[in-house]
Amino acid sequence: MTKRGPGRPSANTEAVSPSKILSEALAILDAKGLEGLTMRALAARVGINPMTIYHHFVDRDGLTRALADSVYSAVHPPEDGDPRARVAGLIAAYHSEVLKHPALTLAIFSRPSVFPGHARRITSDLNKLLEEAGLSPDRSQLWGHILVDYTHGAALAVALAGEHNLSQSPSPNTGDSFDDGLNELLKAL
Amino acid sequence: MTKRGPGRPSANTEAVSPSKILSEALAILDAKGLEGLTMRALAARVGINPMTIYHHFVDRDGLTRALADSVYSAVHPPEDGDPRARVAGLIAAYHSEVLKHPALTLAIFSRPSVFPGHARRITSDLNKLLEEAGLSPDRSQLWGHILVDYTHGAALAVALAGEHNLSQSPSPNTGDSFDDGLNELLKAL
DNA sequence: ACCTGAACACCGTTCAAGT
DNA sequence: ACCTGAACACCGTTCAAGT
Repeated sequence: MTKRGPGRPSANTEAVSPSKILSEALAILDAKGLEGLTMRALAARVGINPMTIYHHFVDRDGLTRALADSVYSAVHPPEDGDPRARVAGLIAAYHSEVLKHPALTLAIFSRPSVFPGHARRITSDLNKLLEEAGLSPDRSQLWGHILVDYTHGAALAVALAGEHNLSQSPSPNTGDSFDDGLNELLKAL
Repeated sequence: MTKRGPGRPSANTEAVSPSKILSEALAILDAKGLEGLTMRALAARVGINPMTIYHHFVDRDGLTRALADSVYSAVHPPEDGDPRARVAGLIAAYHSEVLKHPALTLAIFSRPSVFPGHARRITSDLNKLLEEAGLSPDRSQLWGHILVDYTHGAALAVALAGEHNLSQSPSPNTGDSFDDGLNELLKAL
């Protein structure tokens, strides 16, 4: 833990890496929830001045957006398999990331400027797959909405249940239960 | 606009009514979104001292909880009709309230301590109706989750789209589109 | 270019005091 | 009982300065 002074880091001291900031931010989110992630707390954990963060991310929303990027950029449909299985795979991948970081889900859902990007991409991937599976464009859009909204609703329930682990919560649609519902929907499709 | 002084209101001056506070809070939420609703802004609008609010509601979450109560307590299944139609009616009633106050939806979804109460009641109403419609307890729970999560996901999309009216948003599942999806789900059920 | 410290304009909330 | 004013402990963020 070498103490940092003001000014540009000298040659041997390395600059603070944005990815370090992101991983620590995610750690805070996972451990303390949405409330725990403040610019000041994050800076303290990384061992830098709060204002240094602004050199790497425009503001708090920018940080959250970068967090969302790093987590959800991995969510893609499986390369092969029949279209229906690829739909299932895409949704499952999305839901699995969501389950790993419930507080991030909440952060994204709370901030309009953070949310749309990924949902849009995933929705459009989904629509393409549904058309490949033989649905009409209209029905692809309809079922795209159904599947994405179902996933988001389930994610929300998990995020809220996890945030202040209320054991009296109404058995949120988590884990296996989510998959059962997804299967049921794919059958109806 | 008679100015208020300190101390207990005299006989002719009426005490600040909690319902007045609630309706103004809802007005702020509808007009300025979640960010706009601060204790201080609310007090200014009602024309009272910020601290007066704490005499009527424990804290910000308590206020939000009361807001949720006042809006969602009206959501009940229709008295008669066949069970399937009553399911549709309950979901439609829920979704319609959500559409009226997107920012309230967001407020509830962001605060774990506010959310569960109503979702729990509505979910349990829904399960009862589904059993009446002839589903097994297991399948009632499964479809209860599907329907509630779908509704919440759609609500979220609307709330986020409305918050900063991004016209480039990916055509959220709103209005008629929601009903189409709901019908599709009820057919599959 | 990269980092810091002080300062600004806010928050929610506690507490003591007024009638 | 009901209301207020000042104060506390926070926020995110801007800005000027240091290397």
